[in-house]
Amino acid sequence: MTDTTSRAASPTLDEVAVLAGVSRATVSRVVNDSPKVSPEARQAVLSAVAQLRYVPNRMARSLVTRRTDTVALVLNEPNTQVFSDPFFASIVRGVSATLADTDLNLVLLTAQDEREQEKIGRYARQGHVDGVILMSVHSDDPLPDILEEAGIPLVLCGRPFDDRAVAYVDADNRGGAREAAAYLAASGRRRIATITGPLDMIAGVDRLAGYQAGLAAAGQEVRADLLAEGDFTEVGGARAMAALLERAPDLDAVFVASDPMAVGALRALREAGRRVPEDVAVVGFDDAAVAERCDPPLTTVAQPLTDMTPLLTELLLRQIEGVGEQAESRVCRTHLVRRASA
Amino acid sequence: MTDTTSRAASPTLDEVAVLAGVSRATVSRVVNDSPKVSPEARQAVLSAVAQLRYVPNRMARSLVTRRTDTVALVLNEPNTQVFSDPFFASIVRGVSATLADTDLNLVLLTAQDEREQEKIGRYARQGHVDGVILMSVHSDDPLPDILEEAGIPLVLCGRPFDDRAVAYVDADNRGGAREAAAYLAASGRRRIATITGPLDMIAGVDRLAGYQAGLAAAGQEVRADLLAEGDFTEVGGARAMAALLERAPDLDAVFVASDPMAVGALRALREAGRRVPEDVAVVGFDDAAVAERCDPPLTTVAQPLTDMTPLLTELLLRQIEGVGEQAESRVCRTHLVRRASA
DNA sequence: CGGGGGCGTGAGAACGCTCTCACGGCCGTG
DNA sequence: CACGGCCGTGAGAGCGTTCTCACGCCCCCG
Repeated sequence: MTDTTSRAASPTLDEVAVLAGVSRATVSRVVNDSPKVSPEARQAVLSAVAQLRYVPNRMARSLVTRRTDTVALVLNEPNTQVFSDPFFASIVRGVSATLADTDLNLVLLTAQDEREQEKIGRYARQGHVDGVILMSVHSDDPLPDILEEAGIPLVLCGRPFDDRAVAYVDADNRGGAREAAAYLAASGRRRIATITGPLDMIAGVDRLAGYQAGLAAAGQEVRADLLAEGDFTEVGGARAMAALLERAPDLDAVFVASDPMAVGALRALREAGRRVPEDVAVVGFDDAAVAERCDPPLTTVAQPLTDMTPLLTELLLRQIEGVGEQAESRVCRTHLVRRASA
Repeated sequence: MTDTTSRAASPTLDEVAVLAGVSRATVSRVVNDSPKVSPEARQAVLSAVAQLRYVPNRMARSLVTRRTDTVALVLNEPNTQVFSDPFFASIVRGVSATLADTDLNLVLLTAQDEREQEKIGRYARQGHVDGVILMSVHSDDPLPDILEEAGIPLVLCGRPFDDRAVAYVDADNRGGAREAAAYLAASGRRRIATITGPLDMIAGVDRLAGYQAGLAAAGQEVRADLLAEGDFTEVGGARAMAALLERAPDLDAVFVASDPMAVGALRALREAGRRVPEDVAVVGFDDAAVAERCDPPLTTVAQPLTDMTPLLTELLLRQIEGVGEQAESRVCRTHLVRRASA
């Protein structure tokens, strides 16, 4: 009776075994509920487990099983503003919800700079996780290479820049943007500008390409002065809009590559005294919650997030289970949500 | 030469040892850079490590050291909207930056419901992390109890409801709110309303108490019809503001317990045709980035985030290192940032 | 020239778990 | 009544580290 407060010192499998009057192996079987245990033995073990508040040591278990039952969702984003982007929140929430039904744990890892990216690479290579979902991939990210080389199951959220054989899930950014541009052209707009995402991200590139394709299909010229690069943030969107207005005061529409940027653009337009949609029509991308409640409500290209997040985890799990499986990818359709801004 | 593509099968310590022509122990010493190794041996080991691309297996290491060199930051938030609150993003970023200089890894864990909270509790008890920083604690959260009982080092971001002996870091919510209310009273406002945070969170409770104290100190009555409960989101703030306007059309000021809510309140006021600050003065709380760029720019109570995040990690590290240390806590001063809204 | 004291090294026992294997006991069948 | 098979169980060998010891070696001092 020397210690009661100190030294929690988690009980081990054999302590449970001794208390239950069985062998370590039997306790292990009960804990991993193997069917090959007699009801009496199982009962004895269970009450011993309860009495000692036994929790299996994951490190010991992982050491032999080579599984951690943990997957990582990596937010690879230097721009801190973007961090509170509702798109991230939706993905995180969706993946987390999908995984909640399994016995897998989800951890979020964030990297603001290359040093932190390498730290994450190390973390993964050391065997902390069974697989990785990688978001917000920039063109110069080292992480995909590191993980691939280490043979860690990997799914990208957004298609990779090069045509590497890696699994990914993406929205049809090009198609969605094309539809948005075509829609603006069809509604009579003739000087359709665009605020792009960062062009070192594939979503930025693809949405720009879609915009250009949409204009071309409508027989409109793609003018360089109608293009401004944003960074997916509200502030960036406002700044780009202001630049656009100065450079091309005659624009009558703008396709903005994300909703947070579109909100910023809306603000810049208001400050410049332009009416939306009368003077300038605005179409966003994402269909974030904010699109519904901004002024005016935003016409926007909806990303099929409810399809994408289950797919993301499904593809990862399949890679973790199946050893020699082929990397499989999926592109999800978008659709235009018409509201008041265009 | 049977396999070259397949089976990465990470090399182990003894494979390195064999290649370097030394013992396992020596390799271990080099890897953990112990000083007691001859330069030649060290060199041999290092090149063997490089050649085999050896990475130590964390599970095996943790099994014996009982350390994981990982800490968790838990976002305990059922309300998905709040998830993209800039306050969270700031804390995450701050803690992450502080930890970047150490060899500790940071993982983010999110819980949307009780089931996920228990999953996180299990995760921690299984020995995945050396310590936990817990954010966004609601009054009925089971996690603090679970972690405390399991003896896992824990720091709360925000003081606990009961006076339990747990380390925490908090802003002086009460003092900040009192200053805000006093400021509004001093500038001649006579019907000062408030939009509170969720009252199952200590920040919500404390900011309300501060508001009441500020009014009382100014000799003003605390009217029940001037109080509306929000949920720290923009939408919630707008809704609460609308309710307030309906209930007490004569209000001439409002203290809003968070900046996102204040943005919503601003919108509701605009829609109701009230001018800010002429008709209604508005003061927020947080000094989030959005406070600077909303219309009009928001007078708000600044939280000392740059003090709080290093403190958070420091207190946790001290608990992880020092075995028998007393739980130590800190409250950081706020200050009022005057802009145009009040 | 002999003995003590570092210093670098290696052998081997943990750490807590899983998993293979072999072994008794019971059943059903020949 | 003997025998093969199955089922529940336990003994023991790992999994890849760290860490404690003990052991040579060389240097310095007496």
